[in-house]
Amino acid sequence: MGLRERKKQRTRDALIDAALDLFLAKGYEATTIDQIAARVEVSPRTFFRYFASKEDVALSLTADEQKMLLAELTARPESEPPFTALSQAMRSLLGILREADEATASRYRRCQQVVHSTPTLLAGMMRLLKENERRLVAEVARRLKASPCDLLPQFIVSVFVSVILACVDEHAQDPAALARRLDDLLTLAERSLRPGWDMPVRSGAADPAPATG
Amino acid sequence: MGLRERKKQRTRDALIDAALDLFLAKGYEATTIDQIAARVEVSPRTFFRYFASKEDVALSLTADEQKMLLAELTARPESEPPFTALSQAMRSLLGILREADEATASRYRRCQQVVHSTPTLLAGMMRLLKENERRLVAEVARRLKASPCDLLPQFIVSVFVSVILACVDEHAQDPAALARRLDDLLTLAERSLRPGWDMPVRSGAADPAPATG
DNA sequence: TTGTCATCTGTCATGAACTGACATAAGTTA
DNA sequence: TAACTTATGTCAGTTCATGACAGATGACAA
Repeated sequence: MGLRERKKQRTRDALIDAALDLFLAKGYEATTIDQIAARVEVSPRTFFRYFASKEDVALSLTADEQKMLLAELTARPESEPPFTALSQAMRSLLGILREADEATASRYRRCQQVVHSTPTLLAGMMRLLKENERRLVAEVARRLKASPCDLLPQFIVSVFVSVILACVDEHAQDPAALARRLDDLLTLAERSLRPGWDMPVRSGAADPAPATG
Repeated sequence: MGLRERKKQRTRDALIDAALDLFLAKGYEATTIDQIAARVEVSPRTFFRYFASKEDVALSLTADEQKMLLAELTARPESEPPFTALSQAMRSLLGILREADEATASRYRRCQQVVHSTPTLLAGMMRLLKENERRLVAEVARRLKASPCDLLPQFIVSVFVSVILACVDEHAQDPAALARRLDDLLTLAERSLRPGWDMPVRSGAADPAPATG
């Protein structure tokens, strides 16, 4: 990797760090692009060559996390039921983040903190989640040998995403509390759902579910 | 109601209509506040006295819908299980929208169309949904005589929201298709969940759920 | 009807978030 | 070193959003 590439990566990281520091210190809205750029000693115009917007720099790590979640899902064994695979992928992701070096971990932690305390960024995060949802649905549909338009893959991923969103909720600043809350919610979900709910119904067999009773 | 109030209401409606028309014709991003204001023949400054932002005017009807959903939920009988109450509240809301006069119905339809075709607005809509979620959780917790911090009320509303979000997904431009998709998803949800999942576990009794087996 | 008051509206000025165009600086490669 | 590619800085311009102030307009009492 050449000097040019390394410099770019360093500038990018420096911009993220400067942005997160300022967002934490004075709030997201009160921080200007000029201030972020000044701290890294680049022109404001250069900032926009690295990030499309102020929101983009705040959510770049969140976007990374989403990519990693998708990667973890595709790495799960095919035999696993879809919802189990999603749950385990999420647990793997949390594990990876826990094992990262301190500089990286701190970056993720500050990002989490900033996003949770800024409505605009919360909305942006949900947009990212929704965008990734489409890819998760496609992967789940592939595993179920179903179409991505079917209701079942969509429903499975929706339930999963809703659990993730419930984790996000105000609590869980530190990773440990977040992991605990995630486990509690996933346990509750497994207790609440019928066994085999995330596998397709065999159309030939009689439906064992007694409907609403 | 005085002349002043009526004029204000008319200006507000005119701004919404003009905005939706322009958003549909040229896209949300390509439309400027100046153009919206010009069409209603008010100054751009006046626009901001009615709406806090460009996003605000696009999502004002969505915000109204959320308020109505909460109202419908509180109107449901106390005896209903929470998830049933939420489902019925949503069905009532769709019914109300179907019965509205043509001008109003068209407004909601165009709003839906614009929001679905604009990522920024989709994110904003999800922010509104999330804000309302807190109120829904509070109401469900009240019905369950539980704390709003308990996992169960949060989980019930999360599942409900996930169904709503799955409805939103790309399809369902016209209200009929939307209602059908909602019914399909609610049916799927009821089939997937154990009977009584949305009622608190009696702590004294033995747990009838055989866990993951 | 008239005068007073509250409120709505337009005009102006300002700042921050972007974006395109172009010249300059820096790195890469022959 | 020379030529080429790419990153950066400067500058000008657009749009969104907000504060300040003055003028217009509906509300209301006498």
